[in-house]
Amino acid sequence: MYNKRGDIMEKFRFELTHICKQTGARCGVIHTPHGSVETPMFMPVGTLASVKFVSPEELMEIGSQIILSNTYHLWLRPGEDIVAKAGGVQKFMNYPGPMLTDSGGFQVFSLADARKIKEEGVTFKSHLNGDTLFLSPEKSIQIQNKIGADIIMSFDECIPYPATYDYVKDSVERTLRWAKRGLDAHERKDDQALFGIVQGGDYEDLRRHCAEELTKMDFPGYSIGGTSVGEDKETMTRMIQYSVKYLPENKPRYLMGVGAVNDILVAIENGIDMMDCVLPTRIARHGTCMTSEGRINIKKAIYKEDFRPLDPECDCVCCKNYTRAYLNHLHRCNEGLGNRLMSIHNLRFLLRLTEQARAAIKEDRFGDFKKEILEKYAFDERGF
RNA sequence: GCGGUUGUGGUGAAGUGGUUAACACAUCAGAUUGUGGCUCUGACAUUCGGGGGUUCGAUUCCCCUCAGUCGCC
Repeated sequence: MYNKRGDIMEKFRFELTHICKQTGARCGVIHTPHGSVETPMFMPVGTLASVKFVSPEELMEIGSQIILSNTYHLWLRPGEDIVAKAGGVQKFMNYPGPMLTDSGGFQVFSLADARKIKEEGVTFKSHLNGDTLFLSPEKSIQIQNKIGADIIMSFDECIPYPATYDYVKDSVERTLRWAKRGLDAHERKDDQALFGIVQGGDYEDLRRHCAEELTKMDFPGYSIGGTSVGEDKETMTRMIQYSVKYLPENKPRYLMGVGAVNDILVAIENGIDMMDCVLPTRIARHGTCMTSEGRINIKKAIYKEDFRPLDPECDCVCCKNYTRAYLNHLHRCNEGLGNRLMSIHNLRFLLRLTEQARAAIKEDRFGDFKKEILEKYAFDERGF
């Protein structure tokens, strides 16, 4: 999967290889200048050019095919020029595989203070030092051009949920104008695939409108945004369906920010090809793991003398070599090794889930597979 | 032996003569979905070393006692 023999420098290309006859789930391959990626897949998040606690070497060991980084954060630190001088984000962090950068749109709306949205862009205060900053569709693309990921995102407004129809309508129109402006400003179309982002809240006509207008602009791929922002599962499913329904079949679909087991399965079932989420690494740092026995909070007292592996069915370095008692101890002592081992495990868990999903799709039995997983793992309503 | 000083939940440590005795850490439980790593939210001392007294009322005042600690002989 990884181009260990050197950069292939293949242009971005999506190859749809199979559609599950039982469901709408699809299998494919995304070719990028830094290697190929089998879909559907899950992408670990490395916001600051680092998947927290996990090295690129470890990521490759657990079958991670592509990782994310973030425009907003790299823009602030160390700055896109330094990343460019390093030879791009992959060289900077010694990650040889494909990468994707988010546009910074989400951060502007999730953590910046005192923001003002205007047609031109967004003015807001830096979360680091309070500096007044301005990010526009053009600026975001320019930064992403310098960071150099294989797949980049257009600058959008991540609409909160719930939002009124009128608000969402105006926001979608602006996001569409921003998408066009980003496309026009994009200077590396030959080696960076720019995705448009479908917004529209849970209103089908707005999702449809957004998807159709983006499709007219002919992006190499499409993202679905505005999900996993507090809506219930049924609403999220509808948002996905309202978007996928109006997107072209021959382009990859990236559902942004989704990483709970149930959600991943629902997404794949509905024709999603790519997903990313901080959930596996964040909950790992906070002591929670997804296992074949369901969710485990390693901090709990009952694991103090539990000398079994975290997940007896897992093939990761954590589960093959360490006990729950030791992980419990590491977490109590705030030792980084615990965060590292559990992050590796949670990522491996989701990566293996998508590996199995791909196999099931190829066998036209994704519906059965989804049912089996949900019955076996007994995840609760949160989905992990 | 004499004199001083201290004694508050697992630990450190506030506090006041008067309804539910701060706070921190630890402990226990919960959260976590396009990441501000080491986060957030709950729970947790019927009780202030022990005994007696003063007072309408004492963890807070007095006496005795026990324990730690410092100094002197």
